[in-house]
Amino acid sequence: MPDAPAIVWFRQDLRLADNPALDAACKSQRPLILLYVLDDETPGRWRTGAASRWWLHRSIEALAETIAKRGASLTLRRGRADQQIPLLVEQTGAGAVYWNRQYEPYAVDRDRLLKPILRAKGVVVESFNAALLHEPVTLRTKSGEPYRVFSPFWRAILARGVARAPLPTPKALRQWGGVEGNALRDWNLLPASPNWAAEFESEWAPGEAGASAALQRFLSEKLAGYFEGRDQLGQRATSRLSPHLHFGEVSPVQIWRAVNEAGGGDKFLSEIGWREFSSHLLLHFPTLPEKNLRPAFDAFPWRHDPGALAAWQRGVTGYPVVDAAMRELWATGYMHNRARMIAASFLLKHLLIDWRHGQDWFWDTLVDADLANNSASWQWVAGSGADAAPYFRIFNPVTQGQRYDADGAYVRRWLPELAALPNALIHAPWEASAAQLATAGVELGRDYPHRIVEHAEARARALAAFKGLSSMRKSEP
DNA sequence: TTTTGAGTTGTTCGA
DNA sequence: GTCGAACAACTCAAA
Repeated sequence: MPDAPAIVWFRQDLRLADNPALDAACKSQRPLILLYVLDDETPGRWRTGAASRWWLHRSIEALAETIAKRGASLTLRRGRADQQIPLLVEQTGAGAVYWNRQYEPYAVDRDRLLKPILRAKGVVVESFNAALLHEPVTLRTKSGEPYRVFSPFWRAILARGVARAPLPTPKALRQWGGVEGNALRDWNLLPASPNWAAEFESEWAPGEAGASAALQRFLSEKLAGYFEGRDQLGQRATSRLSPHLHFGEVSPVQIWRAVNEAGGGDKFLSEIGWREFSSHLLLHFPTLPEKNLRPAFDAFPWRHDPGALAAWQRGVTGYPVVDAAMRELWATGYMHNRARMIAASFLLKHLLIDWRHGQDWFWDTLVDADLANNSASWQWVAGSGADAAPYFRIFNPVTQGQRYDADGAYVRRWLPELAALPNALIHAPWEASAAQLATAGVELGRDYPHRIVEHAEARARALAAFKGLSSMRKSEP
């Protein structure tokens, strides 16, 4: 039995069950050093955003607790991981380092450089796939290219199936001596004054136990009605597993297994597939968060309009379903999937503001902010990405509201100032008569803003801009 | 190599 | 009120 300890480097895999790196470390029979490194330098501008930092704090707290129950402790370090890991190896004489892979470009580059440095010191280094159903480099079209269209990508995964069964939770963890580390509270991940995350606390239960409970609740209460209910903004018909998945509190393999044991759910599993597809794209196209996947979009005439951007961010565009969505995001760190499409379409097509501004805002305000999902999805809505939405798909915020929030429950929850308007008017308050507005106690421009753009005009402007893009392409040599 | 069918989530207009 | 067509052209994946 080797005496030199094994370091388990936790990253976006904050769980004990189905954790291949932890499993390998336990099987190595070495005493363990369980480590998390807060690295705000390596990711550059993609360092963990504000809302995600709240989640991260709570998730680490939960992980440390479950580790403690098994007789070990979680060591916290801060700084560049490519310096902290070798430093810890030196300080402890560690003989092995295990981690689960990430697919963000900065992480891929860092890990690729770190591995040979550690191995040169005689350290055993192993990395594993814990975040995806299949390692994304192994999925290729028949001609050997990465997939750029979702459907064939997903068909390929379905044909292959998921062979791996989830790994069990280790019963006990044998800790190696004492290691110095930071105190979690000193990282200041939680907002202080003002505490804008107050509502997060009642909304979410970060950590492995919370993820497991959310999955069980979804399977027993919502999976059967997922197909019908998933687009209804006022219902909690979606899984809300995205932040748990981002932080690795539950794995897609566990979800795959659980859904199939519960009788299956193709539509829901294909959403797991989209997450998979986004990581595949980011791995193969590492500039996805910065550059248009379709270079033709480099010529798109995005508008510079800080006022309109701010109105969108604060949820004061004058379109109730858009504003409700943006306020849900601000209050809870989350936004319903359908609402994300409506709000994103509005920013890109009604306001003609660059998708990268939307991406930045979501990055900072979402608790499930994920570089692959965020950039792939924004580019998808913009039309600049893989398998992108056609240029003429411009959501009408009134029609969408009426279709997916027919009883106005979603708007009333997030825009209480409009609560007294009747259903027929709640998605278009500007159509209300003076008497109807007075009855509802609403004065437009005072209690709720006038529209910052008129739909038909904005739609025509967007169509013209996209048309210009295609004619520009034609005129290229 | 060439060909063929397909491609998450929509809206509007006119019959 | 309902329904089908138009809204472009391009690129992708596989036969």
